Amino acid sequence: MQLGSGGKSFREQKVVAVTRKDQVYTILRQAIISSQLAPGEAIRKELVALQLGVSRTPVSDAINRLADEGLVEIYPQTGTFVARLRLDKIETAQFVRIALETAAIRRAAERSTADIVQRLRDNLDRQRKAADSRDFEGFYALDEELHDMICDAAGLVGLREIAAKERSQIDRVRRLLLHYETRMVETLKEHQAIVDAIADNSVERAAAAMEEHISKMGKMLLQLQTKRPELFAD
Amino acid sequence: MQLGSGGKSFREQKVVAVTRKDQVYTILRQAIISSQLAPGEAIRKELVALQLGVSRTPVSDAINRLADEGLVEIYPQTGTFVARLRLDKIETAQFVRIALETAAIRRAAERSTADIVQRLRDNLDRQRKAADSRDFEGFYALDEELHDMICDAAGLVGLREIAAKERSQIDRVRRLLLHYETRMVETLKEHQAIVDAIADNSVERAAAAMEEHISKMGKMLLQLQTKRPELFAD
DNA sequence: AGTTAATATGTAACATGTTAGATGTTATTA
DNA sequence: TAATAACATCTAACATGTTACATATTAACT
Repeated sequence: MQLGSGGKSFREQKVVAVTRKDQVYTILRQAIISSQLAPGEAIRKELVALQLGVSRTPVSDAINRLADEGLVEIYPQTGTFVARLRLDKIETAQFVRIALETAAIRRAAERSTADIVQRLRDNLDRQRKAADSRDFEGFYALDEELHDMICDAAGLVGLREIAAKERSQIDRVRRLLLHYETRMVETLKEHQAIVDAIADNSVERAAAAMEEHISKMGKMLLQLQTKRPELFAD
Repeated sequence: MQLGSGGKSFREQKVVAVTRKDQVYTILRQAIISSQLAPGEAIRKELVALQLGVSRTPVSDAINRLADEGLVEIYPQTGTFVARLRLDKIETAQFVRIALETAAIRRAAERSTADIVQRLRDNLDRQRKAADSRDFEGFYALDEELHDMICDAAGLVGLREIAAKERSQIDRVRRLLLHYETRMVETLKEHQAIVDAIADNSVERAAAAMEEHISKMGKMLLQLQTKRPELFAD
């Protein structure tokens, strides 16, 4: 597998493992979220195994995890396919995301420190630069980072991972939408409002800004469905 | 595997599959949640495979899923263990559960129909009977069913499954706590308040009742830690 | 005796062979 | 021609063999 030497020089503290299946999982997930693997496309395990230079086992393991996450669909004895977008599933994911992230930001706003606010603002600066240079990928990564930072700021162990997992479905859509121009500028403004509210320790304002921000996508989504119907199921 | 003939008489509509790994997953999960497999206990895959009459593959697959769910911990090349309870993880799970289920009950209270309310009350009647006869297992199952019904009443596809998954950690604790005396009676009262609020379409009251209900466990948890410290990590 | 190095052991991770079932195609029959 | 049955093909599911690594145990040495 062409991903670094694999030779661990010394015993790492607690890095629980970078197994092959983890690496395959990361690669496939990335490929799906970025639409490099398109919704509906078949995934041939054996081919993937061959391309990555591993056996079928870690590929199967990775795909099982992606199936739990709802990013692929496995039809027994038939095939594995990148999951198509489903409005009803996305609606649920939106709901979960709003519930989780508004709750998280309330806690974050309560307990925000100067240090945390500073790092949030740093992130926004970088977002501005990315937006100016129309760097979609960079902007997207910073967007994720911001949401992760807010989850962390809530001070709950493992919350970031849970939130990130529930975001999977939505991330695919978000990524696609970013390419439709003005969304990046709007998103930046919304992020600005969110960070300002946290800086002011305004719990309710922060929650409202977050809900507003997440909800915006629902409307854009319908546009996407008319423009790219082939990405959707049914 | 001693779980039914396995002969599918005809082509089921969409029952996506009851594969061996699904069955093993269900069995192990059940065993963990019921503390039949105690926190910290080692799980020997080969033994499990032998006992269930399957190969190591479906057992590994099932255990991988349980690891994602946080119910077991896999130490590579070393062993697999039932996860010990961790206060910080449980705190996060509580937070997620409150965020998710209060949001769900708000929707449920908005859109509740006479039919749904009727079924909620039926469930409460059965809970009362179970409590009277000190049927812990039965009560526990009805408790789960009630929460599932409320999720369903929110009318969002797949929400129940997400909520159930996030409850995993807490379910283990809840199950242990039920055996400590008066909790069953209290729980029943709290459930009553929740259902009443839904029946009245009182969104805020329902959410408050649910939050109250879920929060109660936090306090009981500390008692459990003093009584059964061996169940906890660190 | 205490410390370090060699070794034994057990397990998950990984590789690969085999089976069963879903689906598409072709042949057969009315 | 249309319906149906036999068959070919492909894939996930399952089984099992192999490897690498973490850990415990023992041995060697100061």
